[in-house]
Amino acid sequence: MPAVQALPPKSDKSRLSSSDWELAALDLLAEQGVAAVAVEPLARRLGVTKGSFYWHFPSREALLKSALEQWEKQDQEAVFDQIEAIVDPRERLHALFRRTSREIRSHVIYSHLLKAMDHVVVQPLIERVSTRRINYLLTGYRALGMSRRDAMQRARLAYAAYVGILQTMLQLKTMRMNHEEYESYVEHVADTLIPA
Amino acid sequence: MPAVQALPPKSDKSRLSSSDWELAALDLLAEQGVAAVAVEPLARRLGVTKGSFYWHFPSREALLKSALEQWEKQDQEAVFDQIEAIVDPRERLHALFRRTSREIRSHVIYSHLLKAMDHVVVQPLIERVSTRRINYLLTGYRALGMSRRDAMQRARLAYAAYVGILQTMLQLKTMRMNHEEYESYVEHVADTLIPA
DNA sequence: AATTGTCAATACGCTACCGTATGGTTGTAG
DNA sequence: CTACAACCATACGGTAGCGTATTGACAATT
Repeated sequence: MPAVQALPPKSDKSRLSSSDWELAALDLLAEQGVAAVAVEPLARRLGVTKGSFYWHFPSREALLKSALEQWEKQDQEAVFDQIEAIVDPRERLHALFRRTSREIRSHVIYSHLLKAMDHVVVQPLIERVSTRRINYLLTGYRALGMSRRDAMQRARLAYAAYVGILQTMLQLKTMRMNHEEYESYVEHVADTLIPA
Repeated sequence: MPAVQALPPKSDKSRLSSSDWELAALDLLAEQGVAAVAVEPLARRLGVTKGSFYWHFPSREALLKSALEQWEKQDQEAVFDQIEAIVDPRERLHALFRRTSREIRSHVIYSHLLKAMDHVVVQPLIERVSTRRINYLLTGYRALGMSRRDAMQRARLAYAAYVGILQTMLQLKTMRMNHEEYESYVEHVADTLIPA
């Protein structure tokens, strides 16, 4: 029985906005996954009752949807918009790998979302995000001169490796690495998955 | 010296054994994940009430544990015991990749387990299985003459790619492949992840 | 035929969550 | 100062699951 204790009372506003609920939802999501994003626990954590919640949102699903759209936007900006600038395709791929490997919180959330892919709200989101990312990899590999087929396979492989490392590293003792090891791993992946 | 008693896999029994519950649990698990393995739904599916269940098992967790041990044993036999025989390391790794890519049902279950890694019963199991598999990959790569460090990184990468493709291919439209494409993907992975 | 062991049904109490209905409080604009 | 909108509490009914207690059914054994 995990005693879910409230986080630091961030600000002392006496009233909440829907945005506050969304942020709290993302916090809980990052900590305990999609299933934990429930109305009453959230209300408890925020020090109010669900009477408040249902003023801001019609349902739990609506909250989830808003919160996830929030996340999607932030995530987009955090990684992809930043490396659009890099022109050399090899350098851009490498930057993508590196940069991705550092966006911890966003990927903790992504990892939880991957586990909840069967959920009606999560599924289309993950579908969007994945398609975008794979296509990004695909164009990257094509720009390196790979055939359409090879580029696609390689993009799939790279994306699978990314998803897999997320899922395992965050929870398996076997996969735990210290910072140095992790950096080294990322380099190994880059060397292996970016052709010469 | 006890007489050899053939254990009969009878089908249309009117009464259930604990093994029946375990099999049904694995079925449900394969279809809908760990959370769906619940006592009352299972009982419904088996055409009895939970009064029966609690005669065979003390709790839901106990059932899960037994069922998963069952799966672990079968899975072990299905893949690893079969390729122990192959001596050439490159050939063995390749066989591992191929063979693994065909054990559909077992990996559907594995995929669901990966999503429930936070569960007390699932976590140690996945820990065991993952360690075994990564070590298997590790020795494979070492046998190919890679350094300890490189072999470890490569093993991690291969395992992550495996986990990732499981998670995505089974649920993302973006990742859906037909049989031919899939075979081709597996070959691409083997070519990329098994050094020359 | 009676007894015992094995499996199953029923009924119950408990927890945790969703969503509704209704009325109360509080900040702020007029 | 008042009115109204924004926010929140309380109480309620409903679902779905876990686990317990008790009794029933039936087959095998004695």
